[in-house]
Amino acid sequence: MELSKNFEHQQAEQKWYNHWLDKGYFFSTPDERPAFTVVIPPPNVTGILHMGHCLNNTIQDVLVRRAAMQGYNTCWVPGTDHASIATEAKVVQMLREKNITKSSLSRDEFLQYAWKWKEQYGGIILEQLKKMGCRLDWNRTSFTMDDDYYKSVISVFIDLYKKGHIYRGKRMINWDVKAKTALSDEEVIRKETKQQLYYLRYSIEGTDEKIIIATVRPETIMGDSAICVNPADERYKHLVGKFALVPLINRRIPIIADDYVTMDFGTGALKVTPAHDTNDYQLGQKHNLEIIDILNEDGTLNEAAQILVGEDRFAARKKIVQLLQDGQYMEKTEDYTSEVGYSERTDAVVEPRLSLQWWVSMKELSLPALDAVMNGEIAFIPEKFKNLYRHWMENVKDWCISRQLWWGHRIPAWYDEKGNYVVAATEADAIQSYTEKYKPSGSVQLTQDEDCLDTWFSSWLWPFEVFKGYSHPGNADINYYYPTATLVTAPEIIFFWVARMIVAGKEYMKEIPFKQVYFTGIVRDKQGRKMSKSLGNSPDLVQLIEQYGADAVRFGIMISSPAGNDLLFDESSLEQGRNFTNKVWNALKLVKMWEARVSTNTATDNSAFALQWMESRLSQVKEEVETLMGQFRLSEALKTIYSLVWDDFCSWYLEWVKPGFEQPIAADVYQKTIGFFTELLQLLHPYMPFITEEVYHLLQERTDDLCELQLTPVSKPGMAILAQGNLLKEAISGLRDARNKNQLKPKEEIVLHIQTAEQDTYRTIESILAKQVNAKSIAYTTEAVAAAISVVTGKDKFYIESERPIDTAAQKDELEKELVHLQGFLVSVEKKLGNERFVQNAKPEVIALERKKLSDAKDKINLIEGTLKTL
RNA sequence: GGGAGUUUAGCUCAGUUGGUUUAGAGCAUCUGCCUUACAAGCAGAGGGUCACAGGUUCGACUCCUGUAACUCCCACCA
Repeated sequence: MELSKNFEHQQAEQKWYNHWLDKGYFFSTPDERPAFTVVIPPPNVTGILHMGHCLNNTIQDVLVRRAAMQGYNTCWVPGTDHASIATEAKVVQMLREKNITKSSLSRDEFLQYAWKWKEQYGGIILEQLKKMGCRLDWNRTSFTMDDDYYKSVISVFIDLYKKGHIYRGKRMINWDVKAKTALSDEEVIRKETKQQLYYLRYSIEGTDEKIIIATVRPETIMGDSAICVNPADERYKHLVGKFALVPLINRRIPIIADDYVTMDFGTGALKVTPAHDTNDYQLGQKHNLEIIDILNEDGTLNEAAQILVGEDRFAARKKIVQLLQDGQYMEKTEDYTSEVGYSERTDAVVEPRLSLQWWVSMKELSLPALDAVMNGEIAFIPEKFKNLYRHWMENVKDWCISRQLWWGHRIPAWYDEKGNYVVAATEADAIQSYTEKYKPSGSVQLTQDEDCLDTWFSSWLWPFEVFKGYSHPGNADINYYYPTATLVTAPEIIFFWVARMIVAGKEYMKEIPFKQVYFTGIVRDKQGRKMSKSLGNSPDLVQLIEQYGADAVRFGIMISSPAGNDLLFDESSLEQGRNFTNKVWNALKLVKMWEARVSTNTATDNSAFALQWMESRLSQVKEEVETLMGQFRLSEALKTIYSLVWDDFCSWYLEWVKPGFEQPIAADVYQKTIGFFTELLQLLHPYMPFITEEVYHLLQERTDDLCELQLTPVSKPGMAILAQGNLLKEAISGLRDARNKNQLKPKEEIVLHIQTAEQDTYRTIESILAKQVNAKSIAYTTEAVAAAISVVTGKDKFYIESERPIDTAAQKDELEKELVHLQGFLVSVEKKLGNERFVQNAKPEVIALERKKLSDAKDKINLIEGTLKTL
């Protein structure tokens, strides 16, 4: 069969993914093997594959594929998150394009559109994961709004309510005026924003005096309930207890004193607006101030403002500034930069707003989850995130779980027209508990809460609810697959999601949800900016996969992703990946060329050495990879395998055993080469599944598949063979370098003289050495040889005899440089050994080592000096 | 303002409990090669006072203190 010039990834990817699916390798059911379970961090149902997913899912796939090769029953559960705000925004936008407004639709009509949209576009990201080669169990695809899942979310809400962990409360919340919904603190992004600081004069009642306050939000003065100064502030002491008048509307507000106010900021006097600022609200609570809410939910001013009613808050700001100037209330303005909160979803400036919301009180629930991480029951990789987690969990705040949205899990609270309510899953249940609780006389009419639950209130159940661990407790799947093995996720959602999953796992399964959390880095672009949709700096993954191949993309992202460190994404690493697939492909082509030339002979001594050496290197690397994998150093492990394949196998081993042109190859060499190649493919397979599977099948007729092949146990590498191999490699490199520097063309043959006391060391490798440096013969000697070119490695010296006269000037220069270097080194070692305190304190093996360095350096200096004399 | 992290070759990073030569790898660069698997390749080479300043030690990239720069998280300065 004729093999193509390069690896053609497109057809191989499709062929093998379908083959794996047909064979059912990815589908898992409980059996007697140990389970290795991973749940995917569910991407937004609106999502398309970006770099973060690519990194995250490649890592999971590497772990899962390796576990499968180690004999685990692996189960990697795919799925999507309903992402209430993001999806609802998408659907609203889609409707707007059809000239339909959300407000013109009933809730049910809107949800019909939303579900239709979800069916149509919601699966895109899952299809993209298939393109990447992910070993996901597609029989278990889950969605956070599946029937059972939905019921579990509602039931968890009711349960927490009954246990007293959920309450309804008026609180200052972050309000998104565009989406008209509450946001959690985590959904608010603070950005440095240039603003104006306005200094306003308030008259003091009954005097001619004025008090000047500074504010960035003059449009909220109509909501002022007080002016506050520091009690220690001499400037204002006489005013405390008096009243000021709000400009333009002349409302009478008290002047109060509180430590909260800093004397040296602004004027030291603060306007207190409890309805529109978190701190002012707390101050208001403390001093019993009136709460005057002057804003509508869309950010326009309402009747309570008295003036500028109906104007948007920012338009109102401009207009009121004019009015204040006209009325001589404006003292001055200053440029001022401060952090302003923006909605993560809509980018609207977040409005602090007093609102009635549902809350989970987290303090008590969090304790077992805090413990689980601190006592090591759950390991964080890298460990530095433990501190972050502890800090957060020890200061955990209550969780606002209601969202003013329709797409999501509707809050199971039912109200009568007076606002009395009960919590129940269905209307019938609600009527029953309402009747028990309130004993109404007539018929009961209840309406359900309009709001939905925060998306994270469903995703925190993910690790067990994908196995229906809550809806069908004790079922075979949950018993077998839970707790899961490793969660792979981005550090930015440690609080949103990771912490809460641990809380839910502890509360409902009485067990941790996962044994390890592996935090990936954040993917950044070449300029160091985080890759994000809004910056538009994330490349199109599907296009990259088409261009470079899935294996190359996986390689490129894995080679540059140390655990927990951010990674700068650069397309050149994908190129490196593609070049690597090509290298593997060409190694295959070489070995295939030998297929027809296998002889019945056995290996010569020299090939026998190559076989032993390769076997030892392979064992050594297998050991290393096992260690690195155990420490989650996936990037390091890949580098190690890469170098084993490229350098050791291709550059050294294959060249050593390669027969001459159209010469036969010994049967055992051929067979062992195929064996080595197969083991390399196995090591590489978790990272690059497609090409390895393809090459595995092309290498030999096979009835099984690589992805199911079990790893063979690691054997001890032969250290003596490895040392001899190093000697050989050093000699080859040194001699090639010498040839290069003396302008010997590759085709010019040489005669090689080896000056050594241990000829036997070279007997088993001499023909390899001769071939690699193009020597027509090798002679041994114990005496110096008169030759123009010589090379020193270790204790031995090599002389190159060439037919062509050699100019020795350059060589002489170089040797002299090396001599100076060596002599400098010698002095430093002698100094060290001459230091009494070193000899007294250092460990004996360290001293022995230094002595060896000393004698080695001396030997080498002698050899070089000898050479220099002959030149 | 509080906390965490980073700083090693032009770029991206290794460097495990301080002592395997005077610090490693990949990419990029340079030189020579279209050598019968691979120019997406082969054979070589050059390149770093380990951010800076002190300290501990016989010995520091590694441990301690301080400084600077960058990054992230948290926080109520209008």
